[in-house]
Amino acid sequence: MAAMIELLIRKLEQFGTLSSEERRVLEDLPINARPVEADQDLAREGQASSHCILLLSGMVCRYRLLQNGQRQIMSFHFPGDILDLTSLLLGKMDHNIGTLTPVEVTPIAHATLLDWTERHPRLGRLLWRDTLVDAAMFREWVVNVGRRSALARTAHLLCEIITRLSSVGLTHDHTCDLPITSAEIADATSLSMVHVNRVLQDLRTKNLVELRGKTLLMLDWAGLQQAGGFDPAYLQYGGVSALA
Amino acid sequence: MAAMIELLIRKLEQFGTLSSEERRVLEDLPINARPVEADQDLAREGQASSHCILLLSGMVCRYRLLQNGQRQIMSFHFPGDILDLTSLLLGKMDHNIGTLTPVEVTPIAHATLLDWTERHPRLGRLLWRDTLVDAAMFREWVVNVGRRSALARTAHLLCEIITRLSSVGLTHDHTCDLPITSAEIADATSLSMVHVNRVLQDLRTKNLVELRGKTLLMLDWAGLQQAGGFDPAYLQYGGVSALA
DNA sequence: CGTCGTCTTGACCAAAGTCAACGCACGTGG
DNA sequence: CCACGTGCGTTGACTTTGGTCAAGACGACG
Repeated sequence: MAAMIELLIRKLEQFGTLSSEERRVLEDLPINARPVEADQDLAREGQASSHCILLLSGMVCRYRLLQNGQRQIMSFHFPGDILDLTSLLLGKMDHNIGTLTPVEVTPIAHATLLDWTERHPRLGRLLWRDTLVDAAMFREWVVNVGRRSALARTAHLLCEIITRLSSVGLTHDHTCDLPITSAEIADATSLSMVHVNRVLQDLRTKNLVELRGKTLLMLDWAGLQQAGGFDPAYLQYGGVSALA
Repeated sequence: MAAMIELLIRKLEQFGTLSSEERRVLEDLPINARPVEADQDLAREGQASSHCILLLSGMVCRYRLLQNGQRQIMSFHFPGDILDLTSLLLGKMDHNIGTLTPVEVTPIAHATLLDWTERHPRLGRLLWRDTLVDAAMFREWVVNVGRRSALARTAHLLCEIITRLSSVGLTHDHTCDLPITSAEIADATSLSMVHVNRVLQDLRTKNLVELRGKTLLMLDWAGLQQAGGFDPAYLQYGGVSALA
């Protein structure tokens, strides 16, 4: 369990190191790991809530459903991410949070978080900063979905996922578990599933990446970045990359 | 000048009223109104900065330029908006901020803002909240650009603009100044200028809105909202609308 | 009165969507 | 152990939406 809080700490510390006091506050967070199956909603549009959700394991996405049944995924989330920090200060959820795989989560009471921000302003600022990085990702997605070709768009998405997974140690030499379907990639890239399929084949023939079954095989990182016009600056990792 | 700070105060107070102490802090903010012409950059991608920019008058947008010269506008901003609050906690800008009209701006030093958050945690939270609303707008734009038809997309954008302008008192009975070109609407909706033109004509023939020259004429608010699938909840105005 | 920027139009084109059928792999139950 | 069903990936034919190109109109402003 302590190892799971480490992920959050590591993420917050990408900005600046925590004092031992601040660190202790985080380490003292009570963890009530709760397992949830795949394809369940952890939060729904229109709901208000009294706690945030820390993702301990598994994969999750934010999405909205339109009137005509279309779905738009707005972000993916990995272990160590606090999923709905926006609920702390905004009234109702404007989107859903759904599990892509079986996950473990633990709630963090809003009261706890507000208390942190009050008593440890620097910690509060790191949380704020975390939401700003999220916002930067949304901006990048606007560009991605709005202005890039199907191929570039898909490549860019995969670059983002790989970079973020590698930052939490979830890649192993040019390979990572990526248990998502092409329908989900379609909903994230605003393409049709059929077209995603063709694009994926294209990326494969070009020897850039291969997504087979539930694992992603990176063949040519530089090439993939170029195909997607990917510049990781918006993720704010300060240039530190665990990738080759 | 004091009137201009009022806009910011009014915006922050949409969440909860400020104490007289907090109010005073804001009112004491020194204003150095600086005029800037249209089509200038107030901030550039890659830059770091030591202050944020408060928009006093005029219109501004955030945008990114892609390798192939395409532009994507990611948001519009109106008087009372703090333009680059993200620069307070994130290193380098990941996008540009450009003026659409002649504007007046005043800088607010990062030091001042950080001091506020330290000494008036509630005020800090309101600023944080403001950035969360921005993030909600970016999410909405992902949906808009990703999943809506050209017509719905344009209608939705106009709905957002109208709602936000009206919230700062910049609409006058079904009319508002909207000094933007169709090229700018194209860059915001990820359409081509030619197609925006056709869509605008369509909206006009359907008697929903008319954008002639630099003023926007609302003919059928309910119809426009429906055409755009617009639900203002994400703007967090708590249902308070100045619209008929 | 002319010029520049913006809007408008029409003809044509391309990217991606839709529909429908088929295959393949895995898991379940007889 | 095989038969079947279900969910996902794959393919091809055809359609649609919106993009591109190029020319011309319109309107504000010097």
